[in-house]
Amino acid sequence: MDAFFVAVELRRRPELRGKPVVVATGTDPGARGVVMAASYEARKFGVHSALPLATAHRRCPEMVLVPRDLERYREASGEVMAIVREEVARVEVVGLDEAYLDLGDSDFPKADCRRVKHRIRAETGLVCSIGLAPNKLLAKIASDLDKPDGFCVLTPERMLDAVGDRPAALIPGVGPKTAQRLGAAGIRTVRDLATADPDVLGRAFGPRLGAALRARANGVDERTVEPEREPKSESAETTFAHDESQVAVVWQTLDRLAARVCERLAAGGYRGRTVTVKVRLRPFRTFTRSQTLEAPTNDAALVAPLARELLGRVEMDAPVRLVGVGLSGLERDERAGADGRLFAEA
DNA sequence: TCTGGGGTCCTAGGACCC
DNA sequence: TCTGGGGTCCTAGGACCC
Repeated sequence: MDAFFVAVELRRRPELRGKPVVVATGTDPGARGVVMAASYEARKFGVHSALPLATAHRRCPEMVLVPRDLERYREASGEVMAIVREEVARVEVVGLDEAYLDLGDSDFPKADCRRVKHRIRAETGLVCSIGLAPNKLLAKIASDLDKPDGFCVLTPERMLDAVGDRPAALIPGVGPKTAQRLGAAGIRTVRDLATADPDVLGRAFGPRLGAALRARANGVDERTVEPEREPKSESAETTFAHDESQVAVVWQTLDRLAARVCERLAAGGYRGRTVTVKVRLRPFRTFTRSQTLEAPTNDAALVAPLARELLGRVEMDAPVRLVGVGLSGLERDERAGADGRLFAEA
């Protein structure tokens, strides 16, 4: 989906169309936070998602700040995905605004894509970009080549013609750190990486990652579309408006987060065996402490005290910027219904 | 510039077991 | 008395993605 959160906001506030609209945590441009979505008008000012709010404000003082409304975005995502699933049998949803569609059995994949695109726009008023390719990697790259409202077909043979001169960071999985390490080895473009000496890559990144990076730059990807993935972890975290020095406040927050995570797990019918506490101290030092239980749980009365204990294992030598609680090692809760409530006894 | 919140996957060392 | 090789689990951290 194109500028999804912003697009959902514009749908009910059309008077904001054409303006540099930014969705963020709150409405205060001086507060802590990052841009969650930016309209294409805002992007002209160099404002994009994940940008610190203060920086966004400096680059575009006239931006219209809209507080996020996750429930609304979840709902809109549901509308879109319902249409997609009506048109395509095998769909892997990746976040609220993205999905892989398996058209391997289709006789007319291009027509299928156009129909999905048209129906989404006609029935939700939202716009998407589609990449059509023989694998997920190329489809993902293609979907980004022609935004917004794009439709791009890509094959491995055409890959270097299309993106060979672009930075290697264009490839999904090559983030800032990897791009920098590649640059240190003289590898800057997708073509550089695609044609790099495997030995050089092997020495810089190890044989496994080195080979994987080179394969990606050549458009090679064996992953399949997985419609029904089981969740692996569930977590909740929060950043304080101001660094917190009061242990009591941190503990109280931890309790609330533990309760939230357990509630969500129960609602989905899951329990988790490993409890992890995350804490970020000033200025930006992040630690985690975890412990694995004998039996899986989604009981906040159990998780919260353990979370406090785990927090105590971190040397708290500075005010707290963020705390979080997570459960992993998830198992289906056989005792519970889909709504998470225990079945009533007969 | 001063960095959200929710995830996935990978690595690496140590414990432990056979 | 000194010590193999393989496997799994646990913990901590890091890179990356939406």
